[in-house]
This record gives sequence, C-alpha cells and structure tokens, in this order.
Amino acid sequence: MGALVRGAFLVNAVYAESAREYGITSQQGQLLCVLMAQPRGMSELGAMLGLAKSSLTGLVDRTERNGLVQREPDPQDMRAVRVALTAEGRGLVDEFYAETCRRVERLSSGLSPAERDALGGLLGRVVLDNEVPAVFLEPGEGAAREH
Amino acid sequence: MGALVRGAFLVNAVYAESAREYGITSQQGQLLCVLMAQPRGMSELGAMLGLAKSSLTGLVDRTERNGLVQREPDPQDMRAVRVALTAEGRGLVDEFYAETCRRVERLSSGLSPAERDALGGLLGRVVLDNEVPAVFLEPGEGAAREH
DNA sequence: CGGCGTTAGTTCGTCGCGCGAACTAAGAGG
DNA sequence: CCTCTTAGTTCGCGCGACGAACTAACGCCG
Repeated sequence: MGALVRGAFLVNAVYAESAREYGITSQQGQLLCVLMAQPRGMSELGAMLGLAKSSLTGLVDRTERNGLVQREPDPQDMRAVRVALTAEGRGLVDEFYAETCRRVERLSSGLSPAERDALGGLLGRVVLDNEVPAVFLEPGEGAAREH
Repeated sequence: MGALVRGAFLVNAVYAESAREYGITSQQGQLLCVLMAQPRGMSELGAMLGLAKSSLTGLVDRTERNGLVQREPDPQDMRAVRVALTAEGRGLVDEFYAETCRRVERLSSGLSPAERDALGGLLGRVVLDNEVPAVFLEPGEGAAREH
C-alpha cells in the first residue's frame, strides 16, 4: 500500500520538477500533452483534465500568455474555440514529454528489464481496471499500451 | 512508462478525493499524516514535506484554524514551536488514513494476492532506489522527493 | 559579560490554481 | 419566433507555494 502511495508522490515530484525546468507548471504540462495529438475545445479539455470550465479559461489564458497555445475560432460553431499548440508550444512539449519519460524511466533503472515489464504490466492493469470514471490522459495518451 | 505516470495520477486522485470528503485538502492531509507519529517543529516539517518555511506557516495556520493541529511552545527553545495534532485532528487523521489506505488497496482489487505482492515489491524497490534526497512521509512512512 | 552571526518562525506581496455563480452569445428545436 | 441548451468568459473567493524582509531567541567566541 505505502509503496503505491509513495510511488505516486515520487513520480509526481519528477513530473513537477521536469515541468518547472521547462518553465511551465505541471498543469500547463498536462494541457500541452493533451494537445499533442490534436486541438481541442474548452469543454472537451475540461472533461479530459477533470476541471471546471472556469478553471480551464484561466489555465488556457496563462498558457496562451506564455505563447505555448492559441485559441482559434471553430469554423463549425461560432461560440466554440479550438485550443491548439503554437509552434513554440509544439517544440516545448515534444522536449518536455521526452525528457519526462526519460526521467520516469530512470526511476526504475534499478530493475531488470523483465522486472520493469512486470511492473508495467501490473500497473497497466490497475490503471485499466480503474479507468471507469474519468479517463485522464497523461503525457502520452496514445503511448498507453506498450512501447 | 505511461503506466507509471497514469498510476501516479490515479493514486493522487484517490488521495485527493478522500481528503476532500474529510473536509481537508491533500496538503493538510499530508501534514496530519506526518504528525501522526509525533509533534514536529516547523523547520522539520518544511524539510519533510519539501516546502519553504513561509509555505509551512500558511499551511499550519489554515489547519490550525480548522482545529486539527495546534502550535505548542518548545520548552527547550523559546523561538521554536511544536506542531501537534489536537484530539479532533487525531480522530480525523486516524479515519482519513485508514480510509485512504482502503481506497488505494481497492485500486488493485483486480490483481491476485501474488500479483499484488509482486507489485508492492517492485514499487518498493523503485521508491527505495530513489529515496536519495528528502524523505517526505506519506500516510505511512517515507517517500522521496527532489531538491 | 557583551557582541554577533545563526536559526526558528512570521509577515508581506505575488503568482498559479480550482471552484461556483452569474453572465453573454451562438446553436437547436419546437 | 421564442425558448432551451451549450460554449466560454468573468468575478470573487480561498488554498497553496515562493522569496525577501523582518523579529526574536540561541549560542558562541573573545
């Protein structure tokens, strides 16, 4: 039990520190990671990140102010907005994502490849079993299954 | 990799939700958990939780306002303070801790006992391997944290 | 003893984050 | 049309984290 909780805090600390070094907060990091695949509407982002829409406005505001994302009008719906990475945001998130993966991977460097596979498999099942409520995608999303 | 990060977010979400239901924030929950074993000084808490001392003042202020901890003068050192659980705080943290463990345990209910042991063992080793910097205790004991 | 650097905590101002409630504006549907 | 719903924003609140500046007690060295 303790190991699960402690592991969570450990990974979180690594994630947060990595973000800090790239000049963003971990929330902004998550936003950028979600946008890696494609632009999204505000409501959609709120659902994916588990945030109220009013929280989203502020998060996107700050990230936009940093030049990493931009709001684009949705041609299909005049009141909707598509949030997309800027060129700068794309460059940053690519690096941030890779670097964070590297660091998390490094956490398990004390394990043999077989052990690492076992850990990934078990954890993957735990995540899948509990993904019932809100799917909250992290760095990858698509990179979920295997590598 | 993804599994590690997603697992971390999952456990975190469970922890935060449990805290919320007990009327505290997850930071206050961590503070209370650290104080379960014994009272601590402010600086000591700062080191354990990885917070600047000015952050600690506020956190203890708010938790004290909620009646869960209290500042006691340190008989040995007139400028120091010992932060201790109140009776109310003790009751709450005992329940919060048990309930949170229960919930985290429930996350792995899809695993066989043997698999759960394996997961715990692997994760335990990962945590131990990375406990280099500051130990910051969670519900139970220690976890790691950077810088 | 007296002076002085160290350590423990607090205060202050700033920023990020998350929320609900109230609001505007644009689709959708009878 | 007129209404209902949906998409987002605004506003005000409180929590959380930080660094810089400050106060007060400690301790040491001469």
